[in-house]
Parts: sequence; C-alpha cells; structure tokens
Amino acid sequence: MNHYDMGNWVSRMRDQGFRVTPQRQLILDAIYESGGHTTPEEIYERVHAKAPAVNLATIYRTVDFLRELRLITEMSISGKTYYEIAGDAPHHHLVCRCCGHIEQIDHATVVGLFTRIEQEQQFKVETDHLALVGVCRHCREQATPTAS
Amino acid sequence: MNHYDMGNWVSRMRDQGFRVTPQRQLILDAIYESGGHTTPEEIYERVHAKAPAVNLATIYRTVDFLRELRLITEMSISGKTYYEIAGDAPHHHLVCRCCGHIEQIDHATVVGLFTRIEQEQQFKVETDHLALVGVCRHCREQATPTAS
DNA sequence: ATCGCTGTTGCGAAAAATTGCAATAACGAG
DNA sequence: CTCGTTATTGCAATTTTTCGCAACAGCGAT
Ligand SMILES: [Mn+2]
Ligand SMILES: [Mn+2]
Ligand SMILES: [Zn+2]
Ligand SMILES: [Zn+2]
Repeated sequence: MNHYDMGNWVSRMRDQGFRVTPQRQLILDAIYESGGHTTPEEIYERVHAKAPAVNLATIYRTVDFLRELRLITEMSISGKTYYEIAGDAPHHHLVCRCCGHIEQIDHATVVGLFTRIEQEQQFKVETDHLALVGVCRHCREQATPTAS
Repeated sequence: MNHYDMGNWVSRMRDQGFRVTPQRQLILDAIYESGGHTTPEEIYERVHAKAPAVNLATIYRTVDFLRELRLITEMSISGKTYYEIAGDAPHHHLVCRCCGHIEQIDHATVVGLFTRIEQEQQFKVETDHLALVGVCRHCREQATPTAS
C-alpha cells in the first residue's frame, strides 16, 4: 500500500483483463508525485530517473491507457497536453490568455450546466477537467485604463 | 468581394501591422470551403490543389496566426486539432465518446455559466468553441439494458 | 513606378508523437 | 512452481508538428 487508492485500481485493472506492470505503476507514481499538471516529457524524466530502461513510447501509450481507465485526466492548454491524477472530486480551470495564470474552480461551479444539458438534450456530459480560456482579474484591470 | 466578411478582416489585419498575403487568403478560403471542422492536413491538401508551392509549415503557422486574430477557432477532439471559421455567433459541441457523434449547441446554452464565473471570480471567460465530452442519447439507451 | 523596411514564406533540419513488430513478461490454470 | 496464452514493452522507423534562417514580397512613403 502506497498512496491514493492503489490496490483499488490494481484489481480493477486486472478484472478487465489488463495487466499491472511496473511501468504503469511508475508512470502513475510520477504523475502523482508531480503534484499538479504534468507533461509526457516530465513524466518521462521522472520515470527515467528510477528506471532508465522505460521507453518514451511507453509513456505516451500508458497515459492514454490510464486516461481511458479514468485514473488520470487529460487537459490541453495552448496546444500542450497535461495529465493529472483523477481525484474523486473533479475540478476545472480558468486559464488567462494574457499572463498564463491558471486558477482552479470546483465541479459545483459547472455541474449546473451539465445537468441542464442532460435534461434538455439527453446528453450525459462527463467532462471532468475543463479549461476555460479568458482574461483574469489582474490582467483586466491592467488593460482597462479608463475607457469603455 | 468573395464571401464571409472579407474586406473587413483585410483592413483589420493591415491596421495591426500584419500583411495580407495570398497564402493567408487561400488558407482562410480552404477553411471556409471545408464547411465544418477541418484539420491542418485537410487545409493543406485543399490549398495545395490550387497553389502547390505553399508549404505545410505555412499552414501550421497561419492557422495559429488566424486563431490569434480570432478569425478562426481551434478545437481539440480526442487529440486531434480542428479549425473552423469563427462566425459572429459562437457555438459549442457535445462529443460522444462512444460513437464519436458531434452535435452542436449554441452559445446561449453556456453563456450563463460564463457570466456567473465573471461575476463571482472577476474572470472574463472568452472560450468561443467548447467541446464537452460525454455519452449521447442514442448510446445511453443502447448501454442500459434494464438495470440502474 | 520605385525603394526600403520588415513581416512572411519556403526549405531543410529538428523535435514531438505515433506505429509495426518481435521479444518480453504478467498471470491464470494445472 | 511451471507452463502457455497473450497483453505489453522496447526499439526502430514513420508521421506529425515545430523551428531557424535566408530569400522573398507586402505596402507605405517618395
Ligand atoms: Mn487540474
Ligand atoms: Mn464548431
Ligand atoms: Zn492574467
Ligand atoms: Zn454516441
């Protein structure tokens, strides 16, 4: 037993016919230890430090695999792709296109929209990591001298 | 005069110190003619048919440029990047992760969330092309035999 | 119409991400 | 524990996307 709910996903993985490999554990660990949003390249470096034999292609394949299993979430910010451990409570982000600052908002803020779409369109929204781009409070003040 | 509001963006481009080149017109045309969401590769083929000399690198650079000018919108669906002419009214999409079907929803559906975030967090959301992933009506019926 | 400044492009090279395939190893059965 | 099946990995080759830079060309000024 290490951290998060390891042991849970181990059996869940095996039950579905997938295999629990040291590579998958290392990669999941690396994402977890990175704390926040991390890139395949960062994951690779972290894993490579412990296990130099692990190939970069395995990183790409595995993050995709872990995402499909919903153990991690994927987010694309200005072209780059980031991964993060999927906690029990989903969260989302506001990304400032001026200063690049990223702030977090919780699921409750957006879930109203999701349920309304589900009621009106019978479409079950499952997005668990949204990135809304815009202008943050600080940059708005700066950009507005007096006018408008 | 051709279509959309050409002539408007031409001067807007020049006013900002950018140049109106045949490549940029061809690429904008290609995206427009594609109708819906299109990829850099598709844009390239379309442009290449008319002007074989245009380089693929120019496609990538130009879609980025046009996106910054907000003449087109960028959307990432399951890893792939798509572009589309930015109409006067923004719209968004519901993407089914089972069948891949994409349906459109209009800005009014989501704008409530945006204004609420603006009021509560002073963050001005400008996202004009959201892709919400989930399960469409059809796939939900199929996947639910009787239970739950 | 010509000139000069500098934003853009084409081109080749580099970097990032994906894929096919043979070798490896997880893990259920005996 | 040993074996056999087959999911997974490492590796090399491909494909996709980005980058540096010299040549080119848009466009304002003359
Ligand atoms: Mn996050
Ligand atoms: Mn669209
Ligand atoms: Zn900002
Ligand atoms: Zn569907």
